[in-house]
Amino acid sequence: MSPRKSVAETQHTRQRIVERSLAIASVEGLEGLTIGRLANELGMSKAGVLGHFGTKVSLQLAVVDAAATAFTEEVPRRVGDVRPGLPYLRAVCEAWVSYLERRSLPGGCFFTAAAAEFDGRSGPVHDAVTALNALWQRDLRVHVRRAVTAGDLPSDTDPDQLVYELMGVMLALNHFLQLQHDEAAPARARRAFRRLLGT
Amino acid sequence: MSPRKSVAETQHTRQRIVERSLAIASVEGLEGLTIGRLANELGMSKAGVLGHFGTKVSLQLAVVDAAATAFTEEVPRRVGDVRPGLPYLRAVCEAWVSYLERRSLPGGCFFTAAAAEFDGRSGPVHDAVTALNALWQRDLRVHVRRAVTAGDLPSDTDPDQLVYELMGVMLALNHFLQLQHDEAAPARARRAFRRLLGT
DNA sequence: CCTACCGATCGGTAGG
DNA sequence: CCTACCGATCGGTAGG
Repeated sequence: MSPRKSVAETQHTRQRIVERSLAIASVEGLEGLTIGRLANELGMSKAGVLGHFGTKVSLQLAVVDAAATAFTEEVPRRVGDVRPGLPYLRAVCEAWVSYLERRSLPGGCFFTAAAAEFDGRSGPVHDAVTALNALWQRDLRVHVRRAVTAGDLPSDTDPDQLVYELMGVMLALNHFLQLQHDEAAPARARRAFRRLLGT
Repeated sequence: MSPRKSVAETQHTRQRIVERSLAIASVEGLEGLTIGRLANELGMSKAGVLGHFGTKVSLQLAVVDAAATAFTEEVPRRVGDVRPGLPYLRAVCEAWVSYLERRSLPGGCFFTAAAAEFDGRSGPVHDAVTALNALWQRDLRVHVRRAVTAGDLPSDTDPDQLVYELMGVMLALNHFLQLQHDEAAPARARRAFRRLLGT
């Protein structure tokens, strides 16, 4: 029998599970993630892993949550103190390119992969992924609007159209980097962003 | 014991299996496809299904092949007899938008989904998906070059850059349509293509 | 956090 | 194309 663990130790174990899950899921997908593999790689029993979450869906939701936190730390938070509107847009797009260049996760952008995996399914995981995707696009749209108001983007700019095109450049970067290992892709993404957001 | 089937009947059954597999895989992914589910939905035994392919990987490859054939029929073949270069590019981009608008597959573009699913894996399925993706981009690039040569696109056009941006618009259309059911997305895609390829 | 176990399902095979 | 079956693994539970 294992000795009783402190709350801190329990939370640390939980964090280890989630981190490993995130790395596995970025390659195999959230459905390809299995309790047995997780237990094996962490040197634990399946029951020990599952005890922290109850069900696989709860584990998946914890992984989505951790991915959102990591993404926030690695992209928007790295933008630094730049003004809202166009300066923010340019900085956050550059932060996105840099995030994928750094290869923080072996499978590239977790949310791009999760969006493709769950877009045809239903349930809490789909809903969580969709909600976070919406948040990200809302953030972009807010700053596009401010840029237009400030006169930094043409007054006839359609914010939804620009968000659509920015998203396209981002999705393409993940695609070219992950599927084709195209090392020229980051430069192409930067050039495309420059064309959309001015020099 | 079932009566002996003719070659034609055997091929018909095989085709039924592949078609159903394609519909399932476009939603659940090629890994989420299972022999048991397939057998159940087709009213066959698992052995009856698997007998046509031998292994699950062979079935997956047959599905990729069928998806490629269907894609060719539904996109490049619908372009009609338009001149190579810029006219072809405009027509094939419009055919792509129309293809996704028609919702031929419940999960959207099969290759976009398969690319995201297999970009971190290795093996014959990954290789097949990657090769078809490369073919598609090569086709686009060939016509971009011709358009430049013909003087229909600026002489300083970087073909790989334009292919990258065209791919971004395509990936974004699938993303907005599948994940967000955004019915305005096709119009945004058309507008983005127009901006990239002239009015 | 463990051992021991559950029914269901996985891909695949033998034999006809 | 079927029945019958294989070992492995799935998510999850009981009980401690």
